[in-house]
Amino acid sequence: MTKPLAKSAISQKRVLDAAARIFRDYGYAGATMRVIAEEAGLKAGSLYYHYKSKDELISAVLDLGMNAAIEAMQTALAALPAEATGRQRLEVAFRTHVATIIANGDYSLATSRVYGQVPEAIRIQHQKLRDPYGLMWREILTTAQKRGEFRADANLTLARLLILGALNWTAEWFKPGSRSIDDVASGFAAIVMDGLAVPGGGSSG
Amino acid sequence: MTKPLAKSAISQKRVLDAAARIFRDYGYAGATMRVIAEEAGLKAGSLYYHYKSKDELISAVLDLGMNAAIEAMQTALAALPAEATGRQRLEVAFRTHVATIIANGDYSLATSRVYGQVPEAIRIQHQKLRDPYGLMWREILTTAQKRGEFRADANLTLARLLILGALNWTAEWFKPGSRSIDDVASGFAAIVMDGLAVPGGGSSG
DNA sequence: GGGTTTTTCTAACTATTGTTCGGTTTTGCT
DNA sequence: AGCAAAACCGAACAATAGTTAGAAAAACCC
Repeated sequence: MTKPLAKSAISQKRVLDAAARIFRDYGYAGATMRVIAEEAGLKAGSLYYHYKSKDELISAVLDLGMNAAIEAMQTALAALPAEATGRQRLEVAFRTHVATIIANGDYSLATSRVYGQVPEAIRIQHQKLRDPYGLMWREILTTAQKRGEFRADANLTLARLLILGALNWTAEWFKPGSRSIDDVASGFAAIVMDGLAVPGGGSSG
Repeated sequence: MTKPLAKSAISQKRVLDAAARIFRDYGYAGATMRVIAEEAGLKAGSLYYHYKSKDELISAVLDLGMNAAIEAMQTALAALPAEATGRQRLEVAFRTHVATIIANGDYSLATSRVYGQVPEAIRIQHQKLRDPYGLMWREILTTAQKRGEFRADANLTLARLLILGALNWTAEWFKPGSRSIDDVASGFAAIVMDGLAVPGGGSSG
């Protein structure tokens, strides 16, 4: 009764990693316990020693991906100096989000692809984790606007939806090796901050 | 042997619409023929009178959604005057894309959610439809840059990926009634063209 | 080594899956 | 009306789904 977790935790992570890959490739219903087990090097029945149902398994995958993203973002933002500009904070947020998505690619893709198909009870539960993440972004944007770094008339809600959509989509196309994470993050930041148009070119709206 | 299609086409569309909704909500494997049939007001066996397999059904859903998007975009761009600016063309493209996604919401969401989980043969086939759509966007951006309307150093590949990611994501959050399609499109266009930052504020990159 | 706990396997159970097919109803036409 | 085609149903098929339970193996501790 001391701590029999250390050994089990390894297997549990191996199962979770396998599940993330299979859920990502086959969706919630298409990912069968037998295929997940094979990917993890076990037989189907053995999965139930670690997770007591398929639903509990997908919940664990969803939560781990989201928690990793939240944690990375909080750490990165906390490491910034207090006098960091809104642009700097936004750039760090971009970089952190993309880096997290790439590092946990299996979980990120599994989450974004499977989220809409999971049983409602699981989705509602998981949504509680997602909300604070959205709030972090909202805070970054509104603070920068209050400081006068962003246009006063900029629609920050739309901006946030644009940013999160674009960033989450990176998981679908980013291939390590061709472009670096920093290139993507700073490229995105440049567009969102300064736009594509040449300054002072045409009229707006 | 004249034209027995007219009547059948109605039922076929009814089946297709139902399939789009069910695929969107349950994913490729999770959408069962029986549930799709019920949504369409039939029994499972009757589906096979209209589509000879589940794979053919999902293929039809994917293709219809994509074709509608391509067609709408071509029509909208062709309707523009030849002297339209790059900004105007981009704004029209934004508006058209969002409008199409909202109008065909079931198909759009089904497509974007299910695309990654569909059998490989179907995905490869469908990809042929997707490529020309990406080319249309590429052309809009490069033309505007050649004309000197966009920054010469702007990374248009990243811009295109950002735009498509953000636009496709709208299908997930857009709720008719609260915000208008035009508001979203022009809001997105404003950010992508001019950025969030106040002009001449800080230094870039 | 023996004894215990942790981990995995095997074999099964029921429910449900995509699909088929012969029969039945509906429709369109004259 | 009557006939033929079109559209649908009902019941079944083999395959596979999630899950369970008990036996077997592996790992651990003394």
